[in-house]
Amino acid sequence: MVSLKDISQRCGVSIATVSKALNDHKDVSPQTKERLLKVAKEMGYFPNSQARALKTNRTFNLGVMFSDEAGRGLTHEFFAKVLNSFKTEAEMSGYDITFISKNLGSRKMSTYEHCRYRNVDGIGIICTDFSDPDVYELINGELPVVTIDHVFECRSAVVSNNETGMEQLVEYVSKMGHSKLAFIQGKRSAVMEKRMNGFFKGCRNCGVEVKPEWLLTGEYQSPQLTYELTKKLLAERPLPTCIFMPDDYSAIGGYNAIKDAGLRIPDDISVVGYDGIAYADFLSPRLTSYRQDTSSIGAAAAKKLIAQIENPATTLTEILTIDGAVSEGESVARIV
Amino acid sequence: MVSLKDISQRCGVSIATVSKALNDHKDVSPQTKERLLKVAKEMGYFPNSQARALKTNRTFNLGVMFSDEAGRGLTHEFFAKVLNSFKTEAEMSGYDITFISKNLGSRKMSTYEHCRYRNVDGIGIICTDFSDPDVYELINGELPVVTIDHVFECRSAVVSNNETGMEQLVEYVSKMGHSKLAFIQGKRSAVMEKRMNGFFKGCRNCGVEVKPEWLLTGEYQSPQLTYELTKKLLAERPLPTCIFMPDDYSAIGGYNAIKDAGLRIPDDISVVGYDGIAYADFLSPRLTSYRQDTSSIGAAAAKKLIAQIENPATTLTEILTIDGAVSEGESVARIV
DNA sequence: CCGCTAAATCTAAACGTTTTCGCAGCTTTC
DNA sequence: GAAAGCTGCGAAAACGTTTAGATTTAGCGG
Repeated sequence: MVSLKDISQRCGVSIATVSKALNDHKDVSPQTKERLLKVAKEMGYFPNSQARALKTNRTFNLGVMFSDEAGRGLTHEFFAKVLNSFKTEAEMSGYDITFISKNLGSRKMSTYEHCRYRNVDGIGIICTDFSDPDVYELINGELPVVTIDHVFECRSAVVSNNETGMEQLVEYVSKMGHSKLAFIQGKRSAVMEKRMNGFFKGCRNCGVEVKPEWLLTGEYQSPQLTYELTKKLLAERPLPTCIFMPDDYSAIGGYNAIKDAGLRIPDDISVVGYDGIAYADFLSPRLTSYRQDTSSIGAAAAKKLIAQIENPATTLTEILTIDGAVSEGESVARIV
Repeated sequence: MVSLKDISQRCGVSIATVSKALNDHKDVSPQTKERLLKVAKEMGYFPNSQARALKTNRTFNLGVMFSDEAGRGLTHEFFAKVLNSFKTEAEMSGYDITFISKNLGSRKMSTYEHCRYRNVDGIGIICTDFSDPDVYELINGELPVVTIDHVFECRSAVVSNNETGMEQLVEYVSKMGHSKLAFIQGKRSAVMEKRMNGFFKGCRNCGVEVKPEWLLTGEYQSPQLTYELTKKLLAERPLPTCIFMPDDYSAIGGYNAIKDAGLRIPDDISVVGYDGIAYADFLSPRLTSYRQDTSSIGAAAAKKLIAQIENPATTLTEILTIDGAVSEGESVARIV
């Protein structure tokens, strides 16, 4: 490991001068600066991030809290995509990403303690149960925080337009001629409430009456449960003409239930999902869905987090809403 | 931030003694040790990982090289799962995971340089183009390395049993009565060659003749291309009785091609995939596939990497093969 | 040639640890 | 009762940086 000392000895200057040259300070002459830069490159110098962090209290490392309760976690496509764009954006700004979890080795520590231990400059809370006490500890701590798809008043957040998105989806379906809409919702959460509001709003806008018996509560990311609930819906009469699934992944369960009942999509019944996962396009028929702009969500979160870190003037409680768009497949029939 | 100094002052002992007490050294009396531990806990002390790393040259951080060429990357289910178990295992041993990429900010650095900069203790090469020069730099560097699903002679690797796995899958299909097998392969790579060998071996074992015109070369993770190739296969006569898809995700394209051709799975033609992704179980009919043991793969890789770091006696060139198993769905007909 | 300013460079402290070594004071041994 | 060994603790150096402040050097007007 070549250090500043090595360069300074080679060039006959002090360590301080080398440091300043490499950090582009003003009080070092252009000639020496150039010379030192050249030698540093020749010798393959890279700063030691730990030493630097020790001095400056900045690690250029962002933590990501990404819990894995449902067994999915990283394999959850929405969050994988968000994480991906979060990472890409962070790296462009010179930040690395480190996973922060509870329990590192035998050491029992909270997520917040873990952050302090690693000295991350900020943390993105990406996929998690927002009622986790660890989340509250972070929210109330002194570390810059950005949450995704959940809003705490005292902190910045980036959220998908769950309400207007669902509203738009309803409007689309309504425009296709549907007025008998069933909605299998996800589990109670901030996201779920937004989408439900959007659903009601959309229905009101379009003059569609909401039938309580067509409002079911299911679970996100559960094709199994969605299969069951869809079956239940199909057993009663009259039938809705379109079913809103909790999300695209769950919609697979819905598809299967409908096919098992001997019905055809969209001829006999229409289906929409929510998310915009890759599989949606390869289902047969292609699933109509609301495509969340995952890459903007992740990027915006990273950008906001970094702004909070680097610019003290940045507001710490901004809510950024990222719009998606209806993604038209072939699972919604046009009713005349 | 409470430091050793704070504790030492509070307790009237030297910093050295505190450090030794917390690290459970022998030359500090049980009484003082206990007292210091208690006070440290009270004050909410956590060691500063940077300072420690600076002294010890150990960060307890593992790098992960996880490139994102195909646009998928983290959303690639196989790799997401492997990464997940890699992370879990590493955390159990007290290691954190940091993504290592090229180009951090404006700084142009290779993956190897990035590792040196962050001083990771080792790196797992998980999802990547193994012909990348950056991979070679790592392989030839001094850092502990474990590769996944690719073998370099001079380094340890954890690989899925691509050869015997495919062999077993062929044997299963053959046992179901099939002898007319088509195989849409993935893109040329170490994995692809293993699977091809396994396919041939399985066919030989079962006395199945391989027809060259039923051997197509496609791409992994591409439902589109697989759709096209499947169509091509279906256009010729005679038809194979079973098609081996490059992987489960691509199999979706195959499913659609078959349905579009008006054929039924498995009545008219059987299909198998490879990977064992979650969706396979929700396709209709459920896809028969070879389920790779992703959680063991990731865990084994982390374990091996950590062993290399912590135990100098560990062999640096071990190849660990992780077996999977045939996952029986409903996409293969029994032929009598 | 003196003094002054500005530019360039250096010295040294500090960040929070770990670890070697030395030094007491005590116990054991012959 | 002296030598030797052990136990518990502290002083200090070191890891590789950054940075405030000191020091040197050069330039320049008078």
